[in-house]
Parts: sequence; C-alpha cells; structure tokens
Amino acid sequence: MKAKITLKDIARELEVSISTVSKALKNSEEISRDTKEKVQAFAKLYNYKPNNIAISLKNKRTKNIGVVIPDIVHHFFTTVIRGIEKYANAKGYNVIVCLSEESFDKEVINMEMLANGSIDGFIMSLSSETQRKGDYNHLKEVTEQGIPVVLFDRITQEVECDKVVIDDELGAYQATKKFIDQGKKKIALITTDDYLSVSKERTNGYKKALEESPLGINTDLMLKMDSMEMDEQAIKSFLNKYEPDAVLCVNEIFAVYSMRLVQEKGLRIPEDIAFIGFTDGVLSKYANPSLTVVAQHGEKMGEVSAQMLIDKIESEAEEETYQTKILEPTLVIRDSIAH
Amino acid sequence: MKAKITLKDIARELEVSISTVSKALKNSEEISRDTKEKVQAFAKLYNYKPNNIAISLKNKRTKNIGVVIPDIVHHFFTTVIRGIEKYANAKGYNVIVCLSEESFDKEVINMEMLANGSIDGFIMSLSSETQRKGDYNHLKEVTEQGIPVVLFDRITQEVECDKVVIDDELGAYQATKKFIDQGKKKIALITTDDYLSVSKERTNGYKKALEESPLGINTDLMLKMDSMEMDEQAIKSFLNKYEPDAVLCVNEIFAVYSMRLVQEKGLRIPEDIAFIGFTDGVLSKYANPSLTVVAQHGEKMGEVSAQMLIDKIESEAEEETYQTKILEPTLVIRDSIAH
DNA sequence: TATTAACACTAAAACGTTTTCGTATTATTA
DNA sequence: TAATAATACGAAAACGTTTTAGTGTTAATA
Repeated sequence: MKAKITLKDIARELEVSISTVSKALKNSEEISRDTKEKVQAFAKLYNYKPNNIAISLKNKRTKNIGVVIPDIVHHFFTTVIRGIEKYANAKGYNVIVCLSEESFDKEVINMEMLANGSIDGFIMSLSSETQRKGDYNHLKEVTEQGIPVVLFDRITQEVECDKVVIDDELGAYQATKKFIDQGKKKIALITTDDYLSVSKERTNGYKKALEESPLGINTDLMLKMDSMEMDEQAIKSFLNKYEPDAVLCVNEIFAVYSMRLVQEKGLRIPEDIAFIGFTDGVLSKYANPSLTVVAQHGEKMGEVSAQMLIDKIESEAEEETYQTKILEPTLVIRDSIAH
Repeated sequence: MKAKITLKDIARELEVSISTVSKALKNSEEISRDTKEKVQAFAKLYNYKPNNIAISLKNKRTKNIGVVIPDIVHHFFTTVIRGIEKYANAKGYNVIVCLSEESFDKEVINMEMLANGSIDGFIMSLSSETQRKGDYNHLKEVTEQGIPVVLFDRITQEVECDKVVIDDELGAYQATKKFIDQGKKKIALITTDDYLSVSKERTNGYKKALEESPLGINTDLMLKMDSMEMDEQAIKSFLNKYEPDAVLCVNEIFAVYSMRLVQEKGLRIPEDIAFIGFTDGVLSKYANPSLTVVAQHGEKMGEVSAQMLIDKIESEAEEETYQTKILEPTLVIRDSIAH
C-alpha cells in the first residue's frame, strides 16, 4: 500500500521548501527552470495529486453540488440527474445525491448535513410533504447563508432563488387541445392532489383548454388521487362510471394502467378511447399501444439547473437577482392517440 | 446574509481560547460547568455547526462514498443507489454519484477525481467498455492506495476487493427450468455479447438447464445482441425465423418489445409463447401482459454493498481479506408465463 | 564602488478543526 | 507551612494547500 504523496513529502525529498514545490507545480515564473523541471518530474514519478479537501478548506470551494430530490426510482428525476451530472462534471464539479423520500424531515436533515461546507450549492426538487406543509425555512436558512439554490420542477414561490420548470400548464393545455381537435367529447383527467405544484399546473392547463372549447369543464371527469401511488381500484371505478373517450394522466403509470383496464373491457385505443400521459419514460415507449406523452425534458432541465447554479457559484458579483426559466414541453405522439 | 460562525468567532466573543470552545462543545470534563453552559448557549443561539471540510482534513475521513455506475437511467442501478443511499445516510455518509456512461475514460477520470481525498471508499459497477477492454489499472491503483472498493453486479475477478453479485447463473437456470417444466420445447435466449459479466452468467444458466434436460442446447435459439441497446430488426427476424415457444431475455426491454412483436403476429402469451425477463422494473409490472422476471433485488444489493464498504472504512484492522456476497435472485411470476 | 534591480527561493499565515501538552490557580494533604 | 493534587484553561501543532511578504544572492546600473 503506497500512501498518497504530499507537497511536504516532495519538499523534504528534494530539499526545497513547500512553497517552492507548490509554485513549481503551478509553473510559477518565480521558480527557476531547473527547479521546476526537477519538481515536476518528481511529482509525476510519484503520481502527485493535490488533496481536494485541503484545497476546499483553503479556498472555501468544494466543487461539489448537492442534489436533493424526493425519489430516484423515477424516470424523470433520473434524467434530471443525468443532465446535472453531465454539465457539472464538464465543469469539474461532483454531484452529491440525497434522497428525501418525499419526507420533510429527511429533506431538512440532508440539507443541514450538506450545508456545513460540503457543497457549493443546491439543486433540488421539493418533497411532497414539504409542499403540503408549506414550510420552507430550511431553504431560507440556506439561502441566507449565501449558498445558492436552484429549485426545479417542484418549486415554491416562497423562496427567493433561481428556478427551472417546464410549462406544465401549457403541456396539459396542448394535450387537452389535441383531444378536442380530434373530436373527443368526454375528456377525463387523472391527477393527484393539488399540493404538488406540478399537478396543480397540469390541472389548470386541462381546465383552460376545456373552458375555451364548447365542451366546458365537467368536474365529474376529473379524478384526484391521494398520492402518486397507484390506487388501482379508484381508477377502475372511475373509468367504468364515466366512460370517457379520452384521458389525460399526470404520469405514465396512471395512463398505462388505465389503458390496460379499458383494453380488458374490449375498447380500442385510440378509436374508442385515447390516452396522453406525462413523462417520456420507458413505460410510454414500450407500452402497448405506445403512449403519447407530454415530454418534460428532464435531462435538459438538469443541464439548465446545473448551469444556473454554477453560474451563481462562480460569479463574483453578489447580485440578488433570480430568474425562473420555463422550458417548453413537447407532445411526443405515439399510438395511444390517432395520428 | 449571515455567514457561518466558527470556533474562532465564538472564542473571540466569549473571550476564551479556541480549544476551550471546542472542548466545551464536546462536553469535555476539562471545562467548568459555567464555561460549558456559556459556550453551548452561545453556539446554539448563533446556530454553530462544525465545518465538515475542516473536520475531514483533520481526521482524514470525509464521510463521503463515491458511487460510480455506467448509467443512471436504468431501473436496476437506480434501485441500487437507493439502497446505498439508505444505508449510507443512516450511518452519516453522503453519496457522490458519478456516471461513466459505459465509457472507460469517464470511469477512470471520475475515479481519479474522487480518489484525491473526496471520498472514503468506492462502490462501483464496471462500464461495458471497461469489461470489454479488461483494463482494471484504475481500480488497482485505488485499492493500492488503501481506499476500499466494493464492486457490484458488473464485477471482475482481476481486482482484489469486496464484491456483491446476484447469482445470475442461478436466475437464468431457474427461469429456463421453469419453461422446461411447463413443457416448452423451443426455448430461446435473447442476450448481449459476453463481455458483460452478467450476460455471460445468464447464458451459462440457460445452457445448464437445457443440458440437464432432454431438450439440449440449440445455438440457433440463442440471439446475441451487440449491446444493451435495442436492435428491433434483429429481434424481429430472429423470432420470425426460429419461432420459439418460450423466450428468456437478459433484460426487460428485449422481453417487452418481443412480446409486442409476437402479439402483432397474433400469438397468444403465454399459451403460444411465454416470456421471462431480467430486472423487476416498472416495465415488467405494467407491460401487457405483465412480465415474469428474475428479480435482481437492486436495493438489497445497494444496502449490502454500502454495509460492506462502511465496515471496511471503519474497521481499524488492515486485514487484507475480501469477500464476495452472492445474493439469490427470485422469480417474480406474472402473466407472461402460465401459472 | 555604492546602489538598485532582478532572481530564486523561504517563512509564515490562513482555511477550521481536534488534540496533546503545558501552566497558572486553587484546593487538599502531610 | 510546604508540598502535592486537582481544576480549568490556553498554546501550539497538525491535517495539505495557497499566497503574501519577505530575504539573501547575484547582476546591472550610476
């Protein structure tokens, strides 16, 4: 086992001072060519690499980004992480991932753990419990300490920081409009409770499109699930009772499961009943029929978030100006609707 | 913006030395009750939290774990991360996630980046390129430095370290056996090239089961794809040409896609042709029909990996003894086979 | 020849902790 | 009363860097 070599070791071996070694490795003008060559050769030979922790302590920059998300076993979040990782890595940053598991307490604990010097900034999406409680003090404390934060997807207006969202309302609006244009008459919505910012937006878009149309809003056709978890029975009885000819679902799973239910009843997709979901994950692609979805471009979202955060981290200026970036969703047309 | 308070700040305010503050906060016997109360009250008031970086530098422990995986947009890896995160977090460790994107170079760069003090140990699964090249010097260097490594799932025997795998051979064996017992006669395998350790094991299990049966091995019935990526045409012509009555696939996607193909041809699942896949992800659960799979228990694998790693990190002893844990897969029976 | 400039290098502080060792003050014992 | 022990605290080193402010030597200038 060969331990890592330090500046001190090199200095001792070469009988120069630590500062000389440090400067020589940085190719400083102050050091003679001879010494530089000697030091650099030695460093290379013994594979010297500066200790990240020491550097972090010195310049109060860790080159780490903290990412706090509710759940990692979710295609959308997973693509966001990939986007963050891609951009951050290119900029020399590492990504520390913490999962809140939709719990307020875990979110708080994770943030506190990281806020004590471990990271230069946060990228996060709020847990459902946090959004339900509406308690954002942990976020406020962090921003007050001067640690930059970027919120994405599940955001709140109560914290002043950079934000990245997709236009969920627009996505739902476009999807609903599509149904209307295709002559669907009983357009249903399967969503979750409004405490999730995204569900709310999507519901708004759905309503808006219907309001603008001759169809108008029929609240009977709106099913609100208690959580993102599947309640198979609720969906089953809803579909049987109201027999919609089009269904917009706020995620993939609701949609795919609903498709299976109506297929078992002998209905044809999309002729008898059409489906559009949210999130362009594996499920949509490989479902039978494949599912038309409002794509959220998670990877793009991750990249944008990382870019905004790193810009803030690296900007000297202490500007207190924050922006919200709104990404446009796209409708990915597949076989669950006519085309 | 209120900056973080340090020991020095408290010492100055309270007109005591830094050491006194440090000890007081640790409730040291050396310090008088009066002073301790004073210091602790002050610290609480100003929300003092020790700086992680300084502590890391001091005791050469970062309480960070580096996780290097080929891809995060994969249900299996995602569940492993969750398992790691869960265990690590409970032990006070953070998880730094790096993606190799199946690239050897990225794997090397990521490891080098983290190995310079940022982490106390690695948990990783090899990129396909690394397995193909068979170059494990980056791993060897790290272990030689005394940094503990745990390899999971995609492992190699050429590096001495702890390992966690599921018994892929057994999983494939059991699945194939299931087909045989159900009277299937033309049992096909859709796999990838053997450079992936897991594909190899699974192929072995498939062969073993057939060898033991009257059916024997028919290499015509084994389709090797070039990579984990879908090649729809290859699968299509394979299924059309050999018309198997049972198919074992090394992942979900191959299976779900194949099921759709045969359904389009009018075959009934599982009567005419049955399917079993690997990885118990969302696809299997929501496919139509739902897919029987060999579950890999990713979360368990993550937990076990984290436990092995943290044990090594925290064990004083410099024992050079490594173990390989083999987890048993389970067959999750769903509608793609008779039952 | 005396002064200045250029060169090549070193000492030391700083980042924020922890910890060992030392010491002044008071209390206890012989 | 003198020696010793207990108490409560501080100084300083250490972790591995970076960087500022010197410093001694040689070369160039007046």
